[in-house]
Amino acid sequence: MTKFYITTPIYYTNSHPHVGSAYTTIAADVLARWNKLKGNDVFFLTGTDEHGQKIQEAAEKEGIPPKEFVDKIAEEFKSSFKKLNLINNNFIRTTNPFHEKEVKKILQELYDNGFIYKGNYESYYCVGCEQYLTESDLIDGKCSIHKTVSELRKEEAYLFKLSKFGGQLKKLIKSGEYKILPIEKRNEVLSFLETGLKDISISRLKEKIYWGIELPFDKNHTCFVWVDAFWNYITGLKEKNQFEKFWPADVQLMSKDILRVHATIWPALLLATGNKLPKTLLIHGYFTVNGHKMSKSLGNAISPDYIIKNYGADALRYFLMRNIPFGQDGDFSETLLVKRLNNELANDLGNLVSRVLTLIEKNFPEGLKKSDIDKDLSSKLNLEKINSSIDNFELHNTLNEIWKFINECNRHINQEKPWELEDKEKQKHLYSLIESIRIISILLSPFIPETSDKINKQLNVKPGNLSDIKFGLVKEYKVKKEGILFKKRDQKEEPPKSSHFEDLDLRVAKIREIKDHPNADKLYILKLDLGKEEKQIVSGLKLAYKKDDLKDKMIVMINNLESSNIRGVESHGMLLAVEDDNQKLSLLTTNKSKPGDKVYIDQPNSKPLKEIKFNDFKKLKLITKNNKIYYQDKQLKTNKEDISLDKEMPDNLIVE
RNA sequence: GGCGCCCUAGCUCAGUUCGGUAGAGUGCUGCUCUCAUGAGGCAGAUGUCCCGAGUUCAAAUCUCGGGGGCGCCA
Repeated sequence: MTKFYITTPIYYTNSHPHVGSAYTTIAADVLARWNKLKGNDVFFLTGTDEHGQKIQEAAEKEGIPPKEFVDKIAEEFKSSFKKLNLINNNFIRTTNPFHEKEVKKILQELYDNGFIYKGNYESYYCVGCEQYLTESDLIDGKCSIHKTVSELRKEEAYLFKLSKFGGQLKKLIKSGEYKILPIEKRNEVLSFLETGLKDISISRLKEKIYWGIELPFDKNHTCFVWVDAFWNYITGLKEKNQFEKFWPADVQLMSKDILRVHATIWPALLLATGNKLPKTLLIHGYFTVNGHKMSKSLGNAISPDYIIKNYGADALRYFLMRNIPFGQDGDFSETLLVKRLNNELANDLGNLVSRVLTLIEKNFPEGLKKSDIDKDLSSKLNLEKINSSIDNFELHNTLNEIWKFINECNRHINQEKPWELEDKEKQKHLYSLIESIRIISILLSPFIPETSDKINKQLNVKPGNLSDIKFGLVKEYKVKKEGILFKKRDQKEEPPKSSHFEDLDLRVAKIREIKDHPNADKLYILKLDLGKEEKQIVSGLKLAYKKDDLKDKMIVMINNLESSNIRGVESHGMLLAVEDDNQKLSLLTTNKSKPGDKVYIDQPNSKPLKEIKFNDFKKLKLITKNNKIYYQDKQLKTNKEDISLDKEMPDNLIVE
């Protein structure tokens, strides 16, 4: 019997479960269940990561001990996962005493073998925050909260000799012994390895971070994430006495933000301790909600419990697996979920089961005996494609292929019209159809297990596995229709889209050419140079600027504004300016930037809308302050400089 | 700046491994069945397969160049 060990990352318990963690875990569950169907011996591990500064602080804020805090959140994850019908064999928590003991053992071993040595931890430190900053806290070397230049500080720490393992890892990845999928992620890791690995700190002073595992060889230090968190993949097995049987992991599933450390530090730790490496790292994309990145500040994090309560676990599982091509970034939207639920689960699948069961109950109340199989129908099931797509982790294509067969069944009924046929023919077609449904139920069981159970129950058959996918297996059907599989929902209106700064595509542009508007006194027609393209816009600058003042000026424009026709002339965008009470006008300008450069606040907007409406832009309210421009206290800039006004203007004017 | 991935219907995506009449779902329009959940089925329309060049009898697919998007690194 082949073994199959699959893991998800362990989720950090400083915040509640959301659809993103559910997505990873559901995908792992589908793969685990599929392997079970194949007859493989499966171990599926998930869990929570519960140590560290952020949790220590979050607990302090609530005025409760960290353990109490993480107990609460870990319970939330467990209960949420239970509602998703996950078949995980263990749920590992890093505050579990067994885990802590194992981590200490491995730390000691690494230390004894010279892989851990005493050195210094060096990083940027913000005096305002009174703490070290991570890369994501830094913007241009400044603390994102205090806007102060942070200083490089050192403190005593223990380091792991990560630098020793770069070459070996490169070889293992190149040879395919250590797979990273999809391919572009593998390339990323390889090119990163090319730049060389540095030793990393694996401890912090206990006086600063007490919420962690104490180093066995130095009580003044606690273990910093790496060894503690990664080792869960091993302690999760060992705790159940399954290490010998299941290690190494066959698939480790994760989102792309934690790929790098998983492809460097983690395997290096394994090599240093003489363990085998996992076979495959499988990377999936980020998750957005209605096109926006999920974040606490936007308040758009979706709780899986909410979706399950309203639509059921299977609808969520189906939607996530069907709607998001694996590996790519995906979007979650309740509207799309309802669409798929109504069209595909209810109409295609639910209705198929319903109509076939009714036909059988009406025509064969005593039971439907085995008959010949209609080859026209059975030949439409493309098992090869279903298998290959799931083996390549293309779960959305797997469902697509299964649905093709579901639709073939529906078509078959229309074509053959069993209700009009003679008994023998009737029996043949209905038997072929019910066998098809039985097989569909097996194929779908990894994806929508509750529904699969319901179907089996109505068909009065036991849950099958892949070897039961043969037409003509059941000798007699005594079916019992019990209600419907999926209830349809009203199409909800998409919640009104609030405007987000990320929707904007702001660019630096150079004014190339200025002409008078033929039909307006106050308007110019401007030709703008955007580096790689040229655009024409209409702008009301005529009373404030002379043509010579504008020529070659570097200004800021909205590149994705919906095009409009202003007094008979097309305008593809709008330049940004402010006006005071006396109708004095000032343009937003730049000096060092180049035409086409992005203008932004925190980070360049990675996914602006294709087109933003003027009214939506107006809601954003960019305001002036000290002759610079701010959006919600964040300064507007390019990668070279801050955006400024070309004339002295008062504060708090709105840009338009 | 270096490297990598991507670009196919209004939208979401298959198809590219190994060249052979451009596909599915959704949306839209029309027709139709009555076993079924206001379900199902059929038909229709929308394409510069990002652009250009090359190889070839033949290119969405292979090669080269360019454009755009994104990611990682610096």
